[in-house]
Amino acid sequence: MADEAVPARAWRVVLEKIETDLLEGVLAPGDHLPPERELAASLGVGRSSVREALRVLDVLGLIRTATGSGPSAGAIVIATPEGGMSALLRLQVAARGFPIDDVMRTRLILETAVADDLASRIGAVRRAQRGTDAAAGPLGESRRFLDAMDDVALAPAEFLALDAQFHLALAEASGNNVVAAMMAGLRDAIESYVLAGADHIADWPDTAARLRVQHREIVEALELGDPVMARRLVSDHITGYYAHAGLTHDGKDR
Amino acid sequence: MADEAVPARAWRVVLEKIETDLLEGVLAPGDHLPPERELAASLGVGRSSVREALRVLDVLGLIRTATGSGPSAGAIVIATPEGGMSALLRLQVAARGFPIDDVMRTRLILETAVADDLASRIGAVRRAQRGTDAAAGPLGESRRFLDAMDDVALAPAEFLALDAQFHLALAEASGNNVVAAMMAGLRDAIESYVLAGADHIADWPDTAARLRVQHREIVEALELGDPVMARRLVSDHITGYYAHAGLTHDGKDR
DNA sequence: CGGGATAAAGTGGTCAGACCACAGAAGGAG
DNA sequence: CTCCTTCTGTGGTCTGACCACTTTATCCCG
Repeated sequence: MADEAVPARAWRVVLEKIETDLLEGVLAPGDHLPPERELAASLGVGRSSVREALRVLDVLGLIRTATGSGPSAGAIVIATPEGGMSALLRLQVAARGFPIDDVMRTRLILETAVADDLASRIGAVRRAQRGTDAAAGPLGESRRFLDAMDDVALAPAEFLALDAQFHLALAEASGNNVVAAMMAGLRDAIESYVLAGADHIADWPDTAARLRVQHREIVEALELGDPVMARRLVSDHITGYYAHAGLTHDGKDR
Repeated sequence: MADEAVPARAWRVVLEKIETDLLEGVLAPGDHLPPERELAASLGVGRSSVREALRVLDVLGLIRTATGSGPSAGAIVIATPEGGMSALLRLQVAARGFPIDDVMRTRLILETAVADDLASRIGAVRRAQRGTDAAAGPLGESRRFLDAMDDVALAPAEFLALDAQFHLALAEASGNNVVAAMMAGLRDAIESYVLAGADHIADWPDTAARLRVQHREIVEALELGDPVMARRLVSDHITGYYAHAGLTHDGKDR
């Protein structure tokens, strides 16, 4: 491939340098990047070009920048993909590159896969060693969100925020960082739509009560190690809510 | 939320302005952004801050910039998420935020979901109206890649490139832009690992032959509208190859 | 000698201005 | 009318400057 037709944009040089350092282990999470001025001098580019590259890494969740002096200042390598995934999905939805329907369908795919995965893993553990404590298991954190959601005084927005955290906790419990980040991003991307959809629900207390029951059922199926049941419950839970909130475009076939 | 504790970074102002314009329909794919200098003046920020924001949008695949004059120059709103998704996943893998194993597991999730989806849809169509032409169906493009892969003279890298295009074509045929972009990004993120894994395969011709057969079987199951079979074949296809190429970390449980 | 106020240093954040490269548009020469 | 030259608008880059912020070093006073 003759990529070298383009005169190698300066900011891309910086980006590739940092990516190379990461791949080679020169840079690792927690490390400091050289100061911008030093980086610019060592690469033979202007500081503004360095800043453009760092800004990209910042938004993508690869580095965190802080002003001042000392160990906590400067650009530090982190690796928190949620922010970047969220920004990417949100902006692509805004720019109509991602139809809102596709976002919801993708969430359904990931969510059912997570349920399947969790149930299978828990089922395997249970078959090997019985009598494990459910609350101390991998779903402990998820249960805490469910307990918080039992408060009937919660406003829809608060309830839905906890709901998102519950589902995200399941993804994290499955141990797949990529899926967890994607689900967090998908949720952020359609947050405004979900909140708007909640306004269309007339019988909110009833709806919330139904969601609470469904959540408990899902966790129960997971604890029982029943992948088929867990997958079906999650699927019904999500599609049911979307339909109820009027978020599903019915006649909008492609 | 009291977000206003931070003095509102200038580049973020630009980013939010453009996101708002996108959401409100002021900007749509194909539109030109105002020139950088004009944007800077209208928002009361420096041009370098505008450029940082535009650089982010560029990498995220939201805009395309071109020098020169005329209708094709300037910053134009596009919405091609593949590039941004690829960059995000690739860099997060490099920064160890995404374990390579999670990337592969996620690919498996999406790929099986795509197969399930496609088979279900095709099955529904076949039951409604029989006698459709297979080659003209939604899998026509995928078949073309399979035909190209029948060339036994292909080098592993070429074969794998076509393989990636085949799988991507399936995702696109399923009509889910989000999943298609994610699969493209996942593939790009682990491209170097996949290529390295191909070197570990001693009996490449045999492996390639097996992959060809599996691909045909998958397409056949899709055309028959058999979701269960399609899902199983895809799953076996992917996990089998990863295991054969030595890409699976076996003892690396979390 | 100790402690608190003060100065210094290091770093990212931002702006302004300048210049270049490039691609199309405008205008003139034939 | 055509072709060539020039102009104009745009992104790409660099330089230098200044500000804001945080840590660290210094110094003065009790």
